[in-house]
Amino acid sequence: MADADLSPPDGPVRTITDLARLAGVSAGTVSRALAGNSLVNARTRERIQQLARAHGFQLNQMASNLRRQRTGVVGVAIPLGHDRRQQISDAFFMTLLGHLADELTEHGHDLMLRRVIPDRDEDWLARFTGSGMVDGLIVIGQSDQFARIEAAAAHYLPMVVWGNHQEGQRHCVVGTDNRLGGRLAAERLLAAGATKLAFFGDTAPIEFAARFAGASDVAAQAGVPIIACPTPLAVDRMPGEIARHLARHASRIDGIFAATDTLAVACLKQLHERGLAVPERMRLVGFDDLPVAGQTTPPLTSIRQDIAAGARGLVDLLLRRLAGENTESLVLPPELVVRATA
Amino acid sequence: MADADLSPPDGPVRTITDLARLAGVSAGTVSRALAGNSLVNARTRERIQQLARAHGFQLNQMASNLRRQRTGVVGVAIPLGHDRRQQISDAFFMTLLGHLADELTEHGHDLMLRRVIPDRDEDWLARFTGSGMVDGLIVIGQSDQFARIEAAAAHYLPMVVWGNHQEGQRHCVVGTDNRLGGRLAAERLLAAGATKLAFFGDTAPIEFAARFAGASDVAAQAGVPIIACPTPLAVDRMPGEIARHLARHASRIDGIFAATDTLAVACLKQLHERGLAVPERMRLVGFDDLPVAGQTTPPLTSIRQDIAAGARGLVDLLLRRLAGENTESLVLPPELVVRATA
DNA sequence: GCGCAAATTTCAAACGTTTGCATTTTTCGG
DNA sequence: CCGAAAAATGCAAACGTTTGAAATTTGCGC
Repeated sequence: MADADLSPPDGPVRTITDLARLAGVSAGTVSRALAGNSLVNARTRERIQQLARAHGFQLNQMASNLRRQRTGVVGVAIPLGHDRRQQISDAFFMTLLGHLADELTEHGHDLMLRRVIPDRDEDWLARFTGSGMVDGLIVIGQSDQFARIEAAAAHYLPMVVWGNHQEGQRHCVVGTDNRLGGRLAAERLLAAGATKLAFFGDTAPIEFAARFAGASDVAAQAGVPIIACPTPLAVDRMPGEIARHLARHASRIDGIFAATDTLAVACLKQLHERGLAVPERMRLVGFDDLPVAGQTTPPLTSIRQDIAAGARGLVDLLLRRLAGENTESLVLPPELVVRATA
Repeated sequence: MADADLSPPDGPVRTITDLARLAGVSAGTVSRALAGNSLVNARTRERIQQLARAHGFQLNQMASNLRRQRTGVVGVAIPLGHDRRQQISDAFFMTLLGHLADELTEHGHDLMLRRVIPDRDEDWLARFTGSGMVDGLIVIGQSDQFARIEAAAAHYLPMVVWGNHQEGQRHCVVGTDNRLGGRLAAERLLAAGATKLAFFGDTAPIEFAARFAGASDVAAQAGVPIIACPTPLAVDRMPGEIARHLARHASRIDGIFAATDTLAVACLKQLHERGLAVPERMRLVGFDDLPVAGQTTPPLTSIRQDIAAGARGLVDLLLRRLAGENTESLVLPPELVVRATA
């Protein structure tokens, strides 16, 4: 029986049964051997693993998954609200996605990415969670789906969402304290000498709304005005909209809080074109502290979100939920990074 | 039998068998009904679908996949060479990934993302293709895995790779004509008045090597010198390295071809800090034409890759390969986008 | 050698679908 | 109404693995 591997070279060994025949044992033993189960004799185990390597055997994951009722795959859903085209190419989301991939891989999970357009697809959440294809779900951004997510959270435990934390919400969320971030931004603008503020960004997503609210808190407290300038994040419409805002309001403001670094960079460009000196004539603070923030001229002052920590948090909480724990939300502290624009 | 749905509310209906019991038919019929198979009577079909909706029934994909021997999932592998941390956060790759997600979703496929570190994981390709988890594979970037990919292509057909096309290669690739792109860049630099060129970028990845080669062609033909300045793409080391290159070579060059817009943006910043006027004293051309290119000051002249077209090509070719066709590679034309830096 | 426990291995039943084939029901021309 | 063809449904065998329980082998003290 030691020379089983000297048998004539037969067809490709695809299934565990093929391998069993080759090794002269039963399928069950092979399965256990490959899993490193100590129930099977160390020598047989080694011999089988050897054989598997030699024949380039790959376990069929589908079958394994079906039987074990788990897949080792975590779903990552990116709901796209109205601003369809924007979000997925947004540097922030992409960086988060990259870190998520790292973090999940590290823990032996695969990542199944799905972009969903909630308007077109009523039950995108149920479809994903109920498919049996994923063990758990990470949702990147609440978009305008807060209610739906909240509803799903009642039945489906292994789900963690990146976004903003609301008082008393049911679903587990990881995200930056956007309101605090907004305060930090406004405080910095004031400290840099601004006396009349503007907020650039769409206030529909609750993250952005919270940032604006934080800035408004500070402005109210200091008795300075702050005006909201709704600006789309879609890359093609952004510059025009900013130009329009500046044309209307530039004379009435001397400090801008941009909801996003991407927005801030676009602002910087428009300000430059209008000949408004930054930071002398106009202070500017962004949000996210993307790599690009350090590379603009002048370098951008921004509110840093620790994306890597966010990804770690998402994965950590999800794994704990997969283990049955009912985790609390995680709110990360934002951090002011002072460069040259404010 | 019409009032089957008036039966007492029992446990959740998870399996097709539950649904069958509820509908008073066999599992087979339910399966066919849900698939819209015309073998089953239109009325029963409708009734079953109704029932499924009412109970929020979700087909178990794992079981379905196992039985049908296909998953509807396309794997996307991102091999990370030496420059680990860089690539996945690189705006170009991320944008491509976003478009891929779009395009695959459009065709009813899901996307399974996997970052692989070839050094640590010898047979990352076999593991992915042999797992039975994916119907086909898209590899983003050849990195330093050309040989391994080439080997896999011999056995595994449904695979398409983003990258550079080599004469006589076996695996199907989609990518920009990097050499031509390099030529366009160099030609533009010369047209803008440059007389001594430099190439900034790592020439190890074959895409970049081809860009450099294209530029060198033009330089040689025009009789102007071009020097290669190896620059890492890792965001933390990039600025320092650029500064070092400029300190050494700035006096000897008046035109820079950056392998990437990300690199070009960093160059722009360093040039500004050294007080070298762009484009008067130093012409600069980037590559990719990322959104950021239009937002720098001055706006960046760049070589445009049509990322969306690339994604469409990758998916289209993969689908055709899944259908059994043996497709040729697709080489996309780059396009010069003239802005203000050259 | 015997008996008993421990160590291995085999057996067979799942996991939830899909699908070829057999079987039942319906339809319809005569 | 009969019989045959057509339409609809049921049956049961896969898909390839895992795993509890049963069966077999091995080890060991006496």
